[in-house]
Amino acid sequence: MGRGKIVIQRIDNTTSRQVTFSKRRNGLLKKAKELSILCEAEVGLMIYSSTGRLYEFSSTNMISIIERYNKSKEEQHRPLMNENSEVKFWKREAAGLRHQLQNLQENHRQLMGQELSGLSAKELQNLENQLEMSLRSVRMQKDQKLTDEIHELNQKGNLLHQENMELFKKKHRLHQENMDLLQKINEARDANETNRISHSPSGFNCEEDECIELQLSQPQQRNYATPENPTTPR
Amino acid sequence: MGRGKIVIQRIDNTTSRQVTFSKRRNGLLKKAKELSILCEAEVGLMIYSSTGRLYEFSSTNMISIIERYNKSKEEQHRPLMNENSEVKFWKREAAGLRHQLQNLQENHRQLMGQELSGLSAKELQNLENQLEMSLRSVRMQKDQKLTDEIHELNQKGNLLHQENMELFKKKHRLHQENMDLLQKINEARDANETNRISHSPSGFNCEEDECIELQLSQPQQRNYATPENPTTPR
DNA sequence: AACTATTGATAACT
DNA sequence: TAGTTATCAATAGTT
Repeated sequence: MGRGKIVIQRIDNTTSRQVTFSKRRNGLLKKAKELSILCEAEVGLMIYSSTGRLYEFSSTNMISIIERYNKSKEEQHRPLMNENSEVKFWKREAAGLRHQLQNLQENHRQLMGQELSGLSAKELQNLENQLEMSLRSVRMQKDQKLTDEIHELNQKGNLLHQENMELFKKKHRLHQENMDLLQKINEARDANETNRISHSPSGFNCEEDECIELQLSQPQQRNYATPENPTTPR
Repeated sequence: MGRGKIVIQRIDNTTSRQVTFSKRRNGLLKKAKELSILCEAEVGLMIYSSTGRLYEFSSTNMISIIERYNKSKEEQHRPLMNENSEVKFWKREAAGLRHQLQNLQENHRQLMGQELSGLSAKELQNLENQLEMSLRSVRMQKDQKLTDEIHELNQKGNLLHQENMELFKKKHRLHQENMDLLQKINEARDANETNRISHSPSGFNCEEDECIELQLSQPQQRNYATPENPTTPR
């Protein structure tokens, strides 16, 4: 029920998973409430987000619903050895989890290229295809990441360049002012004492400094524009 | 969402309340499941009908969800049953296994090329290297497997060929014997009745059969040796 | 139990 | 993050 159909499986994209969680959680809480009101049902709903936050609804009070639940289960378990039934339950739980874990570990090792000797040629082919797909995804993601980083660096570079340009202009202006000042001083001196020819006696010389600045920030326009993304977006 | 709008309040008519309960209960359970799958949420839902029947959904298992709930509420809710140390042990065991499982699942998804957005460029590079290594292993293993299979088939082929050769020789020998026999019979006949000329009256002719056998197994040496592996190992 | 007209939920987009 | 809208899914009333 949306712009498009979706398959019910984990949403990979983190952002859209969180958005969907927020929306559907509210929908579920609303419907739980409606059911309890419309049909006089006792409803308890607990939702833990993947980040561990709890959202809950209970038509009466959660604890009493949980107690009712425990009582129902207790009655169900009564035929079994009551004392050991919980131990049994958790043993089964642990065994199931261990089984899942082992399956996943085997799968994982195969994805790591280990323990392949038990596989048929066809299974190996499937594994190869999967790894190629993974590799494509990872490379695209990496390229995207690097492109983003380059883009960011370029932006910083542009900013620094502009700042340098500004500083260069200011220095240039100051230099000009100094030169003008020197010239005026010299003219004044020349006018007062025609016999003295010495030029710029008590160093107002800032040429050297200017040269360094020129090297640091060359005034011609440099192109810091971000290059087009070489990989098509996924 | 129906033929008409309804207000959310207790449905007075018993029948339609029960019908609505049945429909909406299923809808709610379905949506709870979808939320847990889509968003990796831990969801526990308990519904008691007005007649006291329990309907429930839990993404993992209700008891552990209830325990998580109790813990997060930090209320000392009455323990489910006698909380002895063995139960505690198995609970911890299950919790630890579930934790391991989740870690491995995350890792696994990355190896499958999913859920990559959280990784840095360096981590992506490591992942890429790992996948490349895996791919090399898998391809080598696959090539080995295919080579082995080809080798095995060749051996079988050679065996069959040899068997055919033997059969051919035997048939050939038998054919010769038949021909010799025929000749002797004819000679004997000729000696007894010189006026009769008819040749091989009651068909000892096995030429046709021999021809087929010749086509099936040509006697010249065929090369069934294993060809060199055409793809260089990666 | 089915059916279907409608409403409600929500996926994709802004 | 919040709001909008086109679409799909749930379901109210009916058969």
